[in-house]
Amino acid sequence: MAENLNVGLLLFIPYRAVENRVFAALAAAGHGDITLAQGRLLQRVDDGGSRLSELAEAAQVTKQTAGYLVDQLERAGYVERTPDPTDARARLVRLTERAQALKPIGDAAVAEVEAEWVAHLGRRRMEQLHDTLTRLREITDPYWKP
Amino acid sequence: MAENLNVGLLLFIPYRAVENRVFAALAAAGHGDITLAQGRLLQRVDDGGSRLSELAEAAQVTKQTAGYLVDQLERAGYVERTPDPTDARARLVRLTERAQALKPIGDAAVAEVEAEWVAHLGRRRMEQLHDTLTRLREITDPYWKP
DNA sequence: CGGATTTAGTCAGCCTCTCTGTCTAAATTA
DNA sequence: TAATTTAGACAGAGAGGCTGACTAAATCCG
Repeated sequence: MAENLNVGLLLFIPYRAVENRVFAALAAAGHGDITLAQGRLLQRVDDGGSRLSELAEAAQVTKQTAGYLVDQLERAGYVERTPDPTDARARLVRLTERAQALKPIGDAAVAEVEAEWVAHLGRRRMEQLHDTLTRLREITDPYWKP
Repeated sequence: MAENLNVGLLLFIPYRAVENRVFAALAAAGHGDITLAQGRLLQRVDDGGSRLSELAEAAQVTKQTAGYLVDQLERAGYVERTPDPTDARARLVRLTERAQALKPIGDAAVAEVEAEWVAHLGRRRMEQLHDTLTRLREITDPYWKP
């Protein structure tokens, strides 16, 4: 099945490339302790705090898995759990400053990759890609809310 | 980190959507025994047969992991290992008929998803997306050979 | 040619991720 | 207020992935 890969694989390949670069950058900046699964969850934490169930849904894992990952992130000092003032059953997962510090590093790595892609594709095509993927999110992101 | 997701995540979301649909279709057709990791490897098996190391590189896993997955696929009757006539150390992993039967099912599921995407994006944008991703592969696929 | 190095693959052990199932406490519904 | 739903935690199991160490065949080089 060498040529004419299906869209799924075509999407996966560059995704994986971005991910690898981001993790390499984080590791180089002394954050080699973050794992892939943790990173995926971390990306989805809202600035105002997120509930565990929300994170689980967004990352498409079970609540148990999300809980397991948040435990690790909490122990590593990337998030903290605070009581949810509107619901005593729930707790809000919030990013710590340590996690906030990650964002510029990750963003820089993504920007670097994007620059390479622009060089290969041209700016116009790159913008189209970004735009198309954003639109696609409307029908493929289970967490989507407009 | 609600809006303006990075390209990595933007690629990941639709990729995941395709994958879910394909696996649902395979399961519905009585191939619920294939796992995600097995599927990723299976996709990369060349019609002429592939070496374990090639598969490992293509799927970006270690040879050990690839071996583990091929063992399972072999036991489930999806691939077979035949000696490589050109190198007595190596063995060629080949798809069995059972695996060949998977392709049309997967393809149909992908086609269905693509149709939905075309309905949402328009044909022109969809073609651009496919084309752009294919070009991107040249600089993001470690397995790329022109 | 023959020894040294590289390459293909396997075996063993370990850790992470993810799941299912079960349980509690709080909130919501009837 | 009683019944149901929802948020999350706890326990156990299995798959996927890794590193390290090993064998055998192929290739390189003096």
